[in-house]
This record gives sequence, C-alpha cells and structure tokens, in this order.
Amino acid sequence: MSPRAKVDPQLEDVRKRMRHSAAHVLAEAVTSLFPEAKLTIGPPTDDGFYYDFDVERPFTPEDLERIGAVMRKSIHSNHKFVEREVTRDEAMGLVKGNRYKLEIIEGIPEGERVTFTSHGTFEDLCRGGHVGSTGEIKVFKLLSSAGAYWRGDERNPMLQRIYGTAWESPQAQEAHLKRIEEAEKRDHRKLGRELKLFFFDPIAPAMPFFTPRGAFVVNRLVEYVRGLYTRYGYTEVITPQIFSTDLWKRSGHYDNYIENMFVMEIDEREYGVKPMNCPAAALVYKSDTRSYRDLPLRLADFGRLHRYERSGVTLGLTRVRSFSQDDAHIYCRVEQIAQEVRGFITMLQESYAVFGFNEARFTLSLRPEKRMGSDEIWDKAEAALESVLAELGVDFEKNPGEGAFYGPKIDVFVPDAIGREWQLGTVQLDFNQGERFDLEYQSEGGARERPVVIHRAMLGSLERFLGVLIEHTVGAFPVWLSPVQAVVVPIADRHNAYGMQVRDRLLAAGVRAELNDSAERMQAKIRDAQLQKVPYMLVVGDREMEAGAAAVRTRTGENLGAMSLDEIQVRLVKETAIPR
RNA sequence: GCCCCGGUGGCGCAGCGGUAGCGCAGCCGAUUUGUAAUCGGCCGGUCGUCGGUUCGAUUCCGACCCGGGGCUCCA
Repeated sequence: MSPRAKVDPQLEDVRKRMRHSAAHVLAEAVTSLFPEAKLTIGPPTDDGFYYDFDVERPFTPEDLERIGAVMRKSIHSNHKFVEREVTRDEAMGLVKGNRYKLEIIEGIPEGERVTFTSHGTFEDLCRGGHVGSTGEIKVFKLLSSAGAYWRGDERNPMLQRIYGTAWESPQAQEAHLKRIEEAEKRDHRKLGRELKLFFFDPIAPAMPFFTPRGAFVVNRLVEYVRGLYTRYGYTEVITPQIFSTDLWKRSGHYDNYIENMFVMEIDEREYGVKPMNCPAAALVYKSDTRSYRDLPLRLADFGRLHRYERSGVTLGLTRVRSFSQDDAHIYCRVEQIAQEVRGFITMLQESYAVFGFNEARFTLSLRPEKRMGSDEIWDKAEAALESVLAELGVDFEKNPGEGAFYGPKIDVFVPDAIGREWQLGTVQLDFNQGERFDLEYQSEGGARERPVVIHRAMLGSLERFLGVLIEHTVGAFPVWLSPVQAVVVPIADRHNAYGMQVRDRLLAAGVRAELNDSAERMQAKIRDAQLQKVPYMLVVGDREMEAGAAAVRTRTGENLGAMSLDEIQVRLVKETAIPR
C-alpha cells in the first residue's frame, strides 16, 4: 500500500493555496481571540497546515473550538486575499514588536520583494500563494496543538503550534480523516498488545519484552538472516555486552556518545553497556593476524545494544533503548568496497522483496566538512557507492555533506502505516576504525596495510523492523513468520480427540499448530483465530473425521473445503518454510 | 530535554470530594453447535508513586515515574 497516492498537480496546487490561506485565517482568529499573541510562521503541509504562535499560555482543546468558530465566520464572509508590496522599512514598521517577523524580514535577500497579504482587516507578512478569497477554503478542521521551537531550534523559545487540515470537499476531508483512523488500527503498539507479541513495563522504560509469540517472530527473522549469511559469505561472532570504558575511550564513543550510553561503576572501574557492536568487532579482528587472503572478512553480530535515548523520543518498537540489529562489519581493501557494497545491496533487495517492502527509499550521504581520511579515499569510496547503486538500478537521493565524519553511507528508509519513514538498512564506510584500533593485514608484498571497515545492517534494528513489518502486514505475517500457523477447530467435543491428532501431526511436521478445544462454538473459535491473524483454520467435524481430513479456511476468509491431512501437511510444511 | 494531554482490574472504558462500576478476557456450569462472538454465574482494582489540602481524596494541589501527540535529537 503506497502511503500517498499521486494526485493531479493542479489539484495539489489548489490544496496548497487553500491550506496556506487557512493558516492565515487561523492566524486572524487567534489574533482576534488572543490579541497579545505574536505571529510567526504558518505554512501548508502535505495534508493540512499549521501556524506557530508566541502566546502567554498554551492552547486548550476549548480554545481550538473557539478559534475554529471564528475561522468559520471569516470564511463565511468570503474576504478577498490582497497582496501588496512594501519597502523594507515599511515592513519593519508593520511588524514592530514582533522579533520573529523582524527576523524573517531580515532574512529576505536584498532585492527580493517584501509583500504582505491581507484578507478583511487582517494582514500578515507573506510571500503569497493564496486562493482568491476565504470562501474558497471549502472545509477545514483544527486537529491539535503542540509545542514547537522557533526555527526548530531547541535553544530558541517554544511556540505553540496549531495543526489543521483543509480540503476541497467534505468528502475529501472525510476520506483523509478516515485514512488516519485506519492507520491507527495498524499501529504496531496496538497490534503488539492484541496479538500478544510484546509489551513494555515502566520498570525498564522503552525496552520491549517479547512474549513467546513475539520472540518467535524475532528469532525467525534472525534465522532468515542467518540463511542469507550462509549464502553471502558471512560468519557470525558473539561478543560481550559490557566493556570497560577504556574501550569506549579508544573507539571515540566516550567523547562523542557517552550521554547516550548506560554507564556503571563496579569495583572502582567504569564500564559501559555497548550501544554499538563496532568496537567489539575490531577486537575480534585484532584477535588474530590477518592476511590479504582473509579479506574480505565479514563478521556478523546480533548482539543486544543499549542506547540511552532522551526521554520523549522513544516510540513503540521503532525507537527503543534496548535492541539488536542484524549487524555486521566487513573488513576489506579499498578496491573491494564496490564488490562488498554490491553484494550487500543485492542481499538487501532480495530480503526486502520477501517482506514486500517495495517503497524503500535510498539515500547516499556524501563527505561532510569535518571529516577524516584523504580526499583520494573519499573520491574512491563515494564513486564506489554511487556506481553500485546505479549499476543495480536503485533510485537514490544524494545528500551532500550528510555523511559521517568517518565515511560516506547509504541509508534505506521504509514508511510505517502513517507514512513516517524509518531507517532500516544502512551501509557505512569507515576510514576511522582502522586507525583507532590499529587494524592491519599483511599484503602480498609483506607490507602492513589498513583495512577499510564497512558497517552494515540490512533489516537494521530487529525491533524497529518488526514494528514496521507489523504495520505493513496489519499483523497478518507471512505464514513462515506467523507465531501460530494453524488452529485446529473441532466442531463439537466429540471431535477433540481427532483434532488433537491433527494438531500433533502438524507439530511433528514442524508446523506451529494449536488446538482450540474450548467449549466455544465453532464460529467463536473461527472469529478468535481471525482476530489473531492465524493463517489457517482447520475445521474438523463428523465428515472430516470420517474422511481423515480437515476443512481448510484461510484468514482471508477463503474456504478451501475439505483436504486430506496429507495434502494439508504438504501445503503447510511448504508454506511455513523460511524463504531462501 | 522542551510544550501539552493522559495514567481506574489482563485489555478497552465510565465515574470525579463521602473508600468504585461496565464490556471483553479469565474461571465455573449449562450447551455440542458446520465457517467472524451460545447462555448463566463467579473471581478480579491499596483508582501510577510520594507528599499536601480536607472531618474525609480515585476525585482538589504539588513533585516524581510512565505513556501519548508534537518539537528537538537519532556521532
């Protein structure tokens, strides 16, 4: 399901003007109800608009209602939007006392027009882009208010933002609100509880507990990745959880990342819980002498990571403080970068196709101002990444200056149910770790050389991946990932014994089957299995018992009719196999 | 970290100065039923924590913890 359907550009333009205009009307209403409010900015957004105000106190839901009512009046009056150009001095005079608007005017480049737009008696500094009159704002709804920093900088004062949505017709708005509602039903936090996959407890904030069902899914993902690793030439290591801060000082985390780490003191020695696997990988690399013949060396590590995320930034499974990644570090020569990245991206594409993540977005982040490593190596590395993407036909955006100080990277983003994008996969070249840990290998000529390190994760954090996967599938995992793959539904008590045989046979064949022998009616058992998104329901009654069969129903509501147990077993064994 | 909102049995909610109720789930009993909820009964809550106001607090106030919507952050 694509997060945003394409709409025709003309309609998009009308919506944008309408929403921008709605923001003006909102500002007008707030100004009339709260004369002391200072106006700042109010742009249209993808599906609505907002306006930020500097006010004495935050808005309450009741305020929003009053504001909405005043807006409706203004729209009813159908005031024309009129734009006028003013001189800078005039503009400064018009906004005096409002530091925000002054700042905006100061930011307008010399030679550019400074304009104000008015409707009725309200006027606001504005570069234009409105509908003809307020009456053209067909429908709108104020949705919420929230704090937001001026210019998005937390050192600046906090403003109060009001969010709204506006559409060309009540139907369009209704459809939009409906979409939001539907998306909420897919929220992985809600589904995680309903499907009994995971939960949180205040005793360990932002650290998920996986129940047997959730743990099964996570483990299954790991098994799947391990299967790929075998084919793609990786080996796996297991490393410690906690290291003396000596290691973090050496790796640079102590200087740059310590505020995000869990640190403790034991026996007068300071330790840090690992937030990343790389230093441990470096130690594994150093644990033996390495020759150019050993490269590329691909070391996978599913180690659990802990990061102290600031309170207020965590979100369900998608942003947690305890997680594990399908992480690996590849040690190779500069000339091998392209080959390694190609292999990785190929594997990533293969796996995303398996999960149906067709809308993945790739970004290529290039050298920042502050960086380490020679220009020559950056040239080679960036060229390698870019050529691999081009060669594999991957669409990507370039983000100049966005690379890490230690190397360029490719990130892969996938949207959740409401279109928020989450970074899952990543490949980061690292010219730093070799130096810091004094990593080397012996080359053909016997010289000691530094390997390049490639950090890479495919599914990324398994927790986050699961969260996004739940939203994509609405909890209906592919059969091979389903914690319960089939439920046997006896119609009456006299079918329970046979039902148990059916279940045991499937269990013996490696299918995760359950028997629902409760005193409920068949309908209720089916409903329960449906709600739990169990892919197969095997109904057994007199006829099936007689025939050594089960009536097969799928969670899509399809009734496949009676099938022999042999047939069912073959089908389920096939469908529950981990893809490869 | 910042602004706002919220925390009542496993889950979803109501109540809001006189120590709590509903639905679902669970348990027990009855029912034995052909593709999304059979009926009846029962159990279950120190109303997030700590402190204050009050004769009396789940209800009011404060602090803290946790969650949510945003902002910031995500070397």
